[in-house]
Amino acid sequence: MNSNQVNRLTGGTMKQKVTIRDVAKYAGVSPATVSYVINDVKKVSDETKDRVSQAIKDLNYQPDFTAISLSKKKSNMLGVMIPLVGDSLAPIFKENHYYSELISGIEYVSRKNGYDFLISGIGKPEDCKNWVMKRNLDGLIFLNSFPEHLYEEMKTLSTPLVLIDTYEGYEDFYSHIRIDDELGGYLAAKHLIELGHTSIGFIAPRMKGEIDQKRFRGFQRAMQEANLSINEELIFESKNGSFESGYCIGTKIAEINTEMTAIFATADILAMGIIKALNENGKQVPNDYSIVGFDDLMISRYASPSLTTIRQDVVNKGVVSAQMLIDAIELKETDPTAMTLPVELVVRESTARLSL
Amino acid sequence: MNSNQVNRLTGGTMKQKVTIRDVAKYAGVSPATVSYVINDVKKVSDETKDRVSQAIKDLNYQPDFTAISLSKKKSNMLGVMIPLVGDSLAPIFKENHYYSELISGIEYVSRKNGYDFLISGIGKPEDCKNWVMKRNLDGLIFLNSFPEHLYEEMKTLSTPLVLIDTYEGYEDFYSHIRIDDELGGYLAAKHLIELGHTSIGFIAPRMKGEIDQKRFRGFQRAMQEANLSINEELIFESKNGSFESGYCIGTKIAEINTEMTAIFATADILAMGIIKALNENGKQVPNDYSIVGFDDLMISRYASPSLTTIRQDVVNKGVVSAQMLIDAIELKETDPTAMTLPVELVVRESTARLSL
DNA sequence: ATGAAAGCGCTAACAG
DNA sequence: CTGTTAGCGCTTTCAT
Repeated sequence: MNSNQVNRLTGGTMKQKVTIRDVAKYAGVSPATVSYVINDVKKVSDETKDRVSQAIKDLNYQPDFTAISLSKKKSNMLGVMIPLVGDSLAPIFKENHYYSELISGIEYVSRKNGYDFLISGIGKPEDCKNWVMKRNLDGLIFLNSFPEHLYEEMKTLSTPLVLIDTYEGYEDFYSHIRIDDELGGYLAAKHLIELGHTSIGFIAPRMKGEIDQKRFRGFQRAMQEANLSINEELIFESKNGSFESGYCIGTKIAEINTEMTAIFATADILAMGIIKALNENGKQVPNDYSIVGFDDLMISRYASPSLTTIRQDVVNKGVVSAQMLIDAIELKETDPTAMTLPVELVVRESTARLSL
Repeated sequence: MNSNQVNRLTGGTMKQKVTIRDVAKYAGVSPATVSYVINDVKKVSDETKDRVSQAIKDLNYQPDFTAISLSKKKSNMLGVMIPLVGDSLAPIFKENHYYSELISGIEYVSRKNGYDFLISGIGKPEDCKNWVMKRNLDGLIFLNSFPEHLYEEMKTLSTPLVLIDTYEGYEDFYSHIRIDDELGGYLAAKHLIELGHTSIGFIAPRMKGEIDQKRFRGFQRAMQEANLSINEELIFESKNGSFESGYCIGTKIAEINTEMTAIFATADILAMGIIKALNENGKQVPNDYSIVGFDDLMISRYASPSLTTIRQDVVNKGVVSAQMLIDAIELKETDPTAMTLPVELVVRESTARLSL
């Protein structure tokens, strides 16, 4: 027997890889014909097609993606780029669920469409480009914002790109997916206002960044609609979007003792940190302060008090991005498309009517 | 010019891929020689080696992994298998940080060693095998437990495997990584006992599973050492490891009103659910009940009260697993190795000395 | 409708 | 030491 040989390591039989040639031989046709059948090239008679299909089944033939990739210049692989913090993905992955949920959405769509995807933290922009070339990646998803240089660099590649959460002005070149940040800010403020609050704080990690800017604009709009003025002193910029920096802000808030009764923090973890600090300083949520977060992480549901927040569907974001990318690859949709995903207010325990 | 051509889509120039032949021509040698230099085959004179290296730099030559893969039968890609829930990874990814932290560890080691990795949720075991063959994967990491059939199926492949968190009896065939579950159970119970508790509950989602069994055994050991007897009525099996099922158990506990003053739950989210239910029933943690969890998720740090728990270093688990796999691939270490990672007690706010 | 043959980019005997 | 050459498994003209 030629197609089987003893494998000394396992002691069992190790099947030699079934190639297109084996199938061809088995079906009594040429490799080309088998290839035609597999790729639905419609110049094969039904009769031979059936015979080949049967052979494929009988032999459990699995086309080798590597060979296909080499020959077609298409790997059926997507790349997912995530910014490194230091030299690792760990800090950013540990901080919240965001990435794993996104990935699960990407995984789902990829699998359904016969694609695989690679994940890589990227340091230098050239690395990214080289990576795409080395692996023959068919498309790329960028999570988060990267140094501008990278976007420039990628222009020389003809690989489709989908950007997630980027407000860097490359809308005209690449497809992108965002959420309705302005609406989120608006809904948060409106909810607080409806509960009777008039003195509302706004906490964000990057007031200059476009994302927080949009959320702030929504916040403003709601305040204006209610004829409420915004007190500049109630706007805080946290060091970053972490629990710790929320904790800092919370401590500060507990100390300054303004008439503020409500807070909108543009990230759930931030809100959690604030609550923690408030609690430790003898302030109650929602009795002393009503707090709204942003994102709706799982943790927000589990916390005590559970967090009122602006929810975005992160898994869906992954789904949409992957689908958009695959469409671009397969339909050769060269026009970048934009998509804004909805947000919604989720009311839980961290907000309450202002008690007079 | 042959090596440059106008790209109509971008309007820019699109560099033709630089191949080994281009480098060879540029350096005035044969492709084979270039290959030798790249692969450190030590039969090239230093002089030509330098010339080739220079050519590689000048041309920014990036070896095509696809071609290498086809020719060497080695893809430099690892596969990470995660069980599907329903038809998606989402439920399992949303539930906790575990997977993303693990992945960040895997990513780190992979990148450092020039590997990429693919993630896939797997349904049928054959799919897994086919996937490995189609993509020429060099090695596989299995997260969590899969149907037994799969482990059998994989034996016919000669691909190295690393199992994480599996207690299914395939230790002799595959490398695996675990944590010291018994010690974890012991430390949890001991801590509670030292705080003066004698009536301690044990909550686990899968009392029959080996993991919870080990944790229970550690729990028993600590109790015995303290000459405490275990009350069968204080052992609860939760429906699963979710917040919700913890909530159910917590509600039950609040109702039955035993003399129990402390609880060890074998998962943090479970513990969080219990606490939530207890709170809603007017019970205080840690005043009425001291609670210890297991895992030390980020959420446990942020919760109020923050959770005393048994910590395992999940990122490190990913690091170790990937390193183990790559070692197996490169050193052709055929012997399966086992590794047990340490756990440690992290004392926070959910436990307190028993107040008489 | 089918097949022969020339690659895709790299590796690895084998020759020299 | 260096080069020639024959693949790896599949696709894809171009004949037939």
